Amino acid sequence: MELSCKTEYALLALLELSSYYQRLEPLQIRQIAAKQNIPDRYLEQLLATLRRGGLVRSQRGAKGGYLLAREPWKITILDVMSCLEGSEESASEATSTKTVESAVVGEVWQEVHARAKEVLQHYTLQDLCDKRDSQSQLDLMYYI
Amino acid sequence: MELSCKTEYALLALLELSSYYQRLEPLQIRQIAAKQNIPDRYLEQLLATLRRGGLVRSQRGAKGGYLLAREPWKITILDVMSCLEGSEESASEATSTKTVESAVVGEVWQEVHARAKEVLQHYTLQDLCDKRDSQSQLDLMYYI
DNA sequence: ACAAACCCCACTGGAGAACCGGGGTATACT
DNA sequence: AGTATACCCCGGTTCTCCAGTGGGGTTTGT
Repeated sequence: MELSCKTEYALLALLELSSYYQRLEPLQIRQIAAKQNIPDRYLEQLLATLRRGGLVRSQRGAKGGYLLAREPWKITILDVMSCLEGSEESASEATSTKTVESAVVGEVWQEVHARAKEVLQHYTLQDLCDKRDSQSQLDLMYYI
Repeated sequence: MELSCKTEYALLALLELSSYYQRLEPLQIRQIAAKQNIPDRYLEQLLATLRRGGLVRSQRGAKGGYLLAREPWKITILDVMSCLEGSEESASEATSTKTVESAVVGEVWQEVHARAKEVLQHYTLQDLCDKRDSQSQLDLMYYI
């Protein structure tokens, strides 16, 4: 449950798409990459993964780009993570080969993961947008 | 906050030491490694780190070995982790170079870390020993 | 003296993360 | 029709970190 570049880039991109959501017109990789300082060829891969995961829709050809597949408040950070950190190997296998001790240790980490998931499931893209907006408001006030 | 081999091995070793704690005589790397199937030369490094972190004491020479530095209920899993995953780079630096968006994302992960730490701080070595014991009791009953 | 144990440091091999590049395909606009 | 735009797919490269290995030293009990 660490924050990789992958996940961060993807979230930043999705935030851009969230802001664009009401316009109903696609946003290009180039635009997003430029605005958030992300290597564009890499972002391309990530958006492709998000598309396969059903989080965004793509439109090919000229004037194409990406759109959010559903409303920003219906996509949680956990959705994003589990889409990217794919091919999850759920534990609970081969309990016989493990010692009792490592099983006990494993239980603790399962609890850790559960707690982490709670947090990640709680926040939606909309929440992040709101946070960002109120934060930039604050920055502006301090500037004055 | 992932469970690395490093952390798992260390915890297994500390569990062994916890069980030996009341005898007041040191336990050797060899013994621990054999019992928990850990490469002994690797475990050596880990125990050295734990010693520098003040979690175990060592006794050199023949009949030497390792002892827990304090009672098993006074060592939390978090103590172990923060000792091993050393040289932490605390964030909060260069907030000026980061965009507002990535700052917001960062906050979420700080919350995740905080929750994880709560869990890891809650369990002590004693707790794990107790869990292990009641688990082996259960296994025994199922066997019958 | 000698053997048992810890101590320290350096090295290697493999895996995964972060990118980069090339060539293909769909779409809009003229 | 032709061209430019932008996504699509797949493979390679570089770099870092984890897990594990090895060699040589020092302390201590018998």
